[in-house]
Amino acid sequence: MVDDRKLDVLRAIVEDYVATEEPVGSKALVERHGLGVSPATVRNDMAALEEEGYIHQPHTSAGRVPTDKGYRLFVDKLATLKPMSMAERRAISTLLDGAVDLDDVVQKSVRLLSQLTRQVAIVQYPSLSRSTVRHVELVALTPTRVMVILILSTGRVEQRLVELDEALADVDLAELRVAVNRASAGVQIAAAAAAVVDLPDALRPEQADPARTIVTVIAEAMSDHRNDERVAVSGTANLARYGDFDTAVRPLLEALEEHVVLLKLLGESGVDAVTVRIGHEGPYSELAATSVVATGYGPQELHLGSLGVVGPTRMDYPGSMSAVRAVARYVSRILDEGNQ
Amino acid sequence: MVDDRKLDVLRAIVEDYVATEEPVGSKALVERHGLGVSPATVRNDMAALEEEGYIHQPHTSAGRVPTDKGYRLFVDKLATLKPMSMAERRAISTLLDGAVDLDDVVQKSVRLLSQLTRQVAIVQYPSLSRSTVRHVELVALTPTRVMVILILSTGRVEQRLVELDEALADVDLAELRVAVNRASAGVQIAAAAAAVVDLPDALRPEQADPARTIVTVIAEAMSDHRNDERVAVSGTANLARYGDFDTAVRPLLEALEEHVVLLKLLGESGVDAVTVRIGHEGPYSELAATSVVATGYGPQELHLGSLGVVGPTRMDYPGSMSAVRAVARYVSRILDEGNQ
DNA sequence: CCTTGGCACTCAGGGCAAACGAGTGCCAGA
DNA sequence: TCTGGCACTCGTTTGCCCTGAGTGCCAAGG
Repeated sequence: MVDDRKLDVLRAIVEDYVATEEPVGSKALVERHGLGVSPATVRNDMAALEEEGYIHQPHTSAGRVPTDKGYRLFVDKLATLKPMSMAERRAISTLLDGAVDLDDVVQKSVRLLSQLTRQVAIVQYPSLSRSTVRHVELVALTPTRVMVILILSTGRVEQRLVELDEALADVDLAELRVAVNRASAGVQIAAAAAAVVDLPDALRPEQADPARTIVTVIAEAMSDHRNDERVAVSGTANLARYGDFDTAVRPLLEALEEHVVLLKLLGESGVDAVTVRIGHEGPYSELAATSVVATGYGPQELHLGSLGVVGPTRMDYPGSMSAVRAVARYVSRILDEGNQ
Repeated sequence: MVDDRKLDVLRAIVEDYVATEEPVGSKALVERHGLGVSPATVRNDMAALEEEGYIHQPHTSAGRVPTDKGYRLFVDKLATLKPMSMAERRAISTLLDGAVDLDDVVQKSVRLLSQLTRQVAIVQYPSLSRSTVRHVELVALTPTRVMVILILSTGRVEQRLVELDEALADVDLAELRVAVNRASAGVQIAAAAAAVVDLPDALRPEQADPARTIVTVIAEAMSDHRNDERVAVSGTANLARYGDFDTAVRPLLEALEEHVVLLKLLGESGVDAVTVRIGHEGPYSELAATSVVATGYGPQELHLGSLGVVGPTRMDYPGSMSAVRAVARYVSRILDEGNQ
């Protein structure tokens, strides 16, 4: 049913179509790939492949185009990841090693990924909720104004300004700082939020009230999941290469504005497992003409976020998959180092 | 030479062309606007306007289209800012008042601006270099690892990790913290960088070396102008409404990827003075088909950054100008409040 | 039973000419 | 100075034919 040569034919069709963007015919196929059989034979196979829904004919006198189902088979059975070239590897490592902070890592990664794949790249910021607390700093700007600074394991820094009803002495603030850090350092953020709220109970009453105000803000900042929705996007200009503006480019441009949509697109695939979603397989019917290649990243199999590329269903899957995997690995490594 | 009725004709041409996206003829003009004269008269005026370079005829049997020079005259002499509607004003204030931090303000503004104008909106992050230092915090994560946290007047927080060759005692770190803050609090960032570097000279030799490492990093962070290049972009999907893909959309999409280009586009117009750059007037020949409407923002006439919209030369200038001005004012007000 | 060469058939796209019509410029008269 | 009339221009649309790529089917050969 899916005999070897037919698979070869399908692979050839996909590769040619991706390269030329035009329906591919039997004759061109045997010429460009050394299939060792005649066009007529290929035609028979094509007829069978079409029967089974893997390819499709735009009109009678045209060549064949892979269907979503065809791409799926291609990706599952036929695609061998192309290894990154030495130059590409070097580019990745030198670029990302030069990143100075978390923002920098994300922005450089997304840029890099879009350049490697010549597609639209998306990188989710490391999710707050999975990270642990590295340090909490309390700074008295004035006696009744305290700045709370939260330093997380991913390198992310959150700050909040707290207005107190009554002044809190410096020594008391220092005491609170020590207590908060003892309770939360190294603890996962949600747990830390819970651990911190009860600390003021152990203090003298006149300290307790302002302290309560402060820890409430700390806990809020720790449970603020706003950051989970942040994503960086790059390579929009690559959309210009699309042929079909209305069905492909416009809906995608609109989707790129909606970060929530993007996150849903990226999905939650595991670290080191590259997921491919082809056309209609995705959750949005308007994006039936686009595919997503994504993966999770994070140190030691801990899923901190996702990254990937989106493009037309007619895209270079093997190349995209390996680029996505390579970038994800580097990002994971860097997050790990900053954390050691 | 530029008699009143001809100006009216020009205004009518611009308005119709903006609305319909098609060359406008004499007959349609007198119908849609109550000009009170016959098409033949309008034709005479059109001939004169064309002679003077304000409008242009794509081909003999077509209507007229404004030239860049025509738009310029329209903006300079004819455009009356349309006031924002009550609903729009309310939308702006409720949205922006709900912003929790600097990032939030910028992101909400850019989004808002693109929705109001249905164009691509650009907001520059408040430039670091013009802000003052609110507080510097030094946190010893381990005896040889210090986290430097810089809190600026705009609400921006910068952090740096410093690795020391030799340990620095907590008391010495505290002393350094006090000295650094005394030297830099309230001072403009560039001056603060200079003021801080010499502080270690006054310390005991065994403190001085690690302290020097630390202040070097502080000074670096203060003189790091990376942030001056940061911009937020929104509304790319509005490009989909453009007719002409190759001349208008593609170059603009490419420009949007290059933040440096965007900043140059926005320019440095004064706070409360809306600048309009039309087509070829801008610095990039590839963007000859796009116009920029921009202005500066910042509290009390202090230019902290720029924001604006970019779109086709055929755009709604009056609407864009008033939206840009309104958003800039709100942003200025909010930055002022956070700083009081 | 699979492969191959031959052959008739289909149909999108390109080239070409004619018809159309929106819009103009100009001119003579009010 | 404005207006109505009129001849003219030229891009666009329409219809047509033709070409050629590509197919499906069939009969013959391994």
